[in-house]
Amino acid sequence: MPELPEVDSVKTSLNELISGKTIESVTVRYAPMIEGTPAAFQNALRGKTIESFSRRGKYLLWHLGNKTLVSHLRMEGKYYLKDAGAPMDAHEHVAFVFEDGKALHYHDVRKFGTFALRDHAEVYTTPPLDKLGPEPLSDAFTPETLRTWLKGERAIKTVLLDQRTVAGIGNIYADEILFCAGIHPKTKARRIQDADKLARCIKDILQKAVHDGGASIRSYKNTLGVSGRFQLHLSVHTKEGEPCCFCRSAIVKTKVGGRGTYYCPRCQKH
DNA sequence: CCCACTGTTTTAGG
DNA sequence: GCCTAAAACAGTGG
Repeated sequence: MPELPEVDSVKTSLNELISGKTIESVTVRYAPMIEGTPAAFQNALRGKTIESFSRRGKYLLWHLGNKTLVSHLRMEGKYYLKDAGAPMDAHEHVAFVFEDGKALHYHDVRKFGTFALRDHAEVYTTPPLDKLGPEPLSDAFTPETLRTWLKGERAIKTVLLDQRTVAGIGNIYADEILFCAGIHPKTKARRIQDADKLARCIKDILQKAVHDGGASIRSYKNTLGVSGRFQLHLSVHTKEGEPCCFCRSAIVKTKVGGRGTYYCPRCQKH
């Protein structure tokens, strides 16, 4: 459940349920997910108290005083609140056990997720967060900052998926944003005229999705049993063959930058 | 069974 | 610099 609105929902749930807990121990069953050695990871986390969780782009940050744990859920990462001592399910690869008898299990069928521990002082100036573009829902993101990327021959969808342009847009929201803006996903970046409108659609779509708690498509429930509702408001993504809500044309599925891409052939022009 | 596809990111090669 | 394909991995659907 990786894009900005979904990670934001995870962050909110974890702040309500996990903040303030102290880590007693960490179990690592699949080491490649962890940057560095599991032993160093476990030793550094033991005894740390979780101040809060935050989000940067699609990354979830655990604030642990002088250390920050940077977690990326990639395609299918999820967190589940369990009791300490609960067995780890087949697809749970890391378990954080707390002193109060609870535990947080990281579940990831495809094992693509990553964990990296950083000194808090360096978390934003070292990989993976150092090259991220502005937060789309903050004042740091403006039509002017967007305009600096509206150059060259790249497809506009590719530009939106580039995390340096703006942080947090993934495949679902790129499609929805371009529908909102009336822009064909294959339009060359340098041909985009109305940066104001595109920037506004980025903010509008993401804001509404955050408000809805993200989208749950092809996955049952979000982390900690919280379900998103934004999938009910999708206009084009996963809607191949269905009539456009605006003009009734059949939604088309194509491929842009190797990613499945949905658009309305009538409402979205080059 | 085989192939394509899946909410990501990074890397290699042309 | 840009594009594609592939890689990490597992499950699903045609």
